Amino acid sequence: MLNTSNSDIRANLSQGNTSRGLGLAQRQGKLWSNLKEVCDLLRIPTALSGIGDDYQFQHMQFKSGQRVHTIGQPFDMLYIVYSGFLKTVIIDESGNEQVVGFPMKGDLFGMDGIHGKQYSTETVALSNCEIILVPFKSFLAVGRTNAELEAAIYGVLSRELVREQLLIGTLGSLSAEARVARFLVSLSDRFADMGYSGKQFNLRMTRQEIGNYLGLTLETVSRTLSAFNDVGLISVDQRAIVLHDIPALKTLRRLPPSQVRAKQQAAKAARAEAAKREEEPVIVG
Amino acid sequence: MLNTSNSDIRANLSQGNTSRGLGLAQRQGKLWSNLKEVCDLLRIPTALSGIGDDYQFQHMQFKSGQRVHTIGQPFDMLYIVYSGFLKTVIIDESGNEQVVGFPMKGDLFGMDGIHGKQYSTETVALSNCEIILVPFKSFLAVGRTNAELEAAIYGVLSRELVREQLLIGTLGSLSAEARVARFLVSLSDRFADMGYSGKQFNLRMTRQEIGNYLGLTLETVSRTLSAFNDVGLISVDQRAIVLHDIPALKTLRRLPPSQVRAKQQAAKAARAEAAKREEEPVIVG
DNA sequence: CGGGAACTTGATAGAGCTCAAGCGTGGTGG
DNA sequence: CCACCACGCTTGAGCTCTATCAAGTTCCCG
Repeated sequence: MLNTSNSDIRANLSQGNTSRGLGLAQRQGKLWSNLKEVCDLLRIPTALSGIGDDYQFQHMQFKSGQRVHTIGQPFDMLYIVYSGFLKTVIIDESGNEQVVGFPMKGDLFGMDGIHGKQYSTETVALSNCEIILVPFKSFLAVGRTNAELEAAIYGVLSRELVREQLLIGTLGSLSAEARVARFLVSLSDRFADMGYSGKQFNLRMTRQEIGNYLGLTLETVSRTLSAFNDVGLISVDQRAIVLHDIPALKTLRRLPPSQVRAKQQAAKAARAEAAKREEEPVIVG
Repeated sequence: MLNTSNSDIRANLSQGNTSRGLGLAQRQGKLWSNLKEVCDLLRIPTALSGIGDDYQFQHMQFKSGQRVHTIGQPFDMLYIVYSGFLKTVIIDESGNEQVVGFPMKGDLFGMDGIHGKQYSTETVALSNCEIILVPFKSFLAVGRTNAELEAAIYGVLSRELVREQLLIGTLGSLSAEARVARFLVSLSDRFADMGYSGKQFNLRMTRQEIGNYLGLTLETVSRTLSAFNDVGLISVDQRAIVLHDIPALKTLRRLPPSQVRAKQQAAKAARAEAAKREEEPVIVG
């Protein structure tokens, strides 16, 4: 089923929140970032004037499974991912989760809390994480120090708005295969942005979480990944992914029927034919 | 099919962008709004200090079908709906539209353009509209005059983020019936906010546009509305809607099978039974 | 009054969900 | 260090919901 051996893939998958090979100080995480570091993380051009060390932002460690903020919790803080992977979910009146995003390095989250003075989402660490805490008051104060910087901050909010619109477009109009394909490409892009390989990486979330995010069941996600694997678009083994044809994944709308699928199709057609014939009066010689 | 006569419904549906009965000056629209009026529209508390007449925002008229901004157009302006109804769409690489919102009175739009310096969406008037133009520079300048006001402005962006998350939740996890039901309730809420009736109103968009927004086909929307009408949850006649049981619509997950549906179900089951019996060896007396 | 767009309704098919069973893997405790 | 267990993943079979295709009807606008 796999075109590449597991060990080959895994050996090259070192991005993400791992403590192997780091010194003690780094493993424990740094404690503070200044404004310039924060801007770099958020991909705000730091050529902007007047960025100094006036502001320091505290870091905080979260273990896998811990919640950074919960629904209904009073809002007073924004968060930036320094390292690690998380998921942001909303929960409806009957307790069902809906994943609305997978924050990772450089992503700002918690903005949903500004309106209404409390968070409407809940963000959970999928791996051990290091998060930069940005009190909303400081956030506002920083904007006031510099007009360009302020515009850039609005730009970060806007980026999130656009990201969500893209997801709406995906959920509203694409087939399961296209959704999964684009999800892989979007992960690829984000890993590439972070300086890791965009071609091979480990998924940080379960099939269940991917499916929830894409409006699909975990079985459909699993089947779709297997189908991509079978036609050589990707290699999958559990969480390990290799993308073999990113352009094709980008534009994929529906997978051409594979041989296995063709067989199933044929079998189905044959069955239907047989049923039809049974319904017709049979002339017995 | 309709529980209420058309004329009864229509007679009460006077909200929205209509020029009947208004004087000349109003029909042509006012030309400028000051900051206080803009804040009121955006539902920003105006108890805030220091809101004066320093800023004036120009109005602009759009006829039904006209575009307020288009995809790729350089960004330098935000827009607030003063009156009328619009739709905001994204367009994918193969030219398919996806409706991501229906801006109406008091809604801010165009924020997707901040990031990337050009609009990623296109907003089209569904009726004649009056739009307040807010140059992004002024928008920033207003925030700088007053800290509370600035927080409120971020709140408006955040509100939009939350609205989109809600839509993601709807698209990701609800049945067609639940999607349509919640869509009606959300329209109801917004009409009520605007001071109109939340119980009866006219849809301003086609079935096609509703379906596109909800990730459904126009036929499914039409059938679902008819089904709601049949069980007495609502009355529908073309664009005219009366909601008879808003709480039920709010929590609806799946419609209990109606008599017609039950008949179809029974017929189907019977057919399946018949097919089964045919497959079994028949003992002929 | 005519033409086109919007809407309704029906029949049918297929994509994806549900239910179910089995397997791999990583973590844990003896 | 090994064995076990729970969780995540895969795969299969059947069914359901919704899309698709196809007429008709109504309404609105010129």
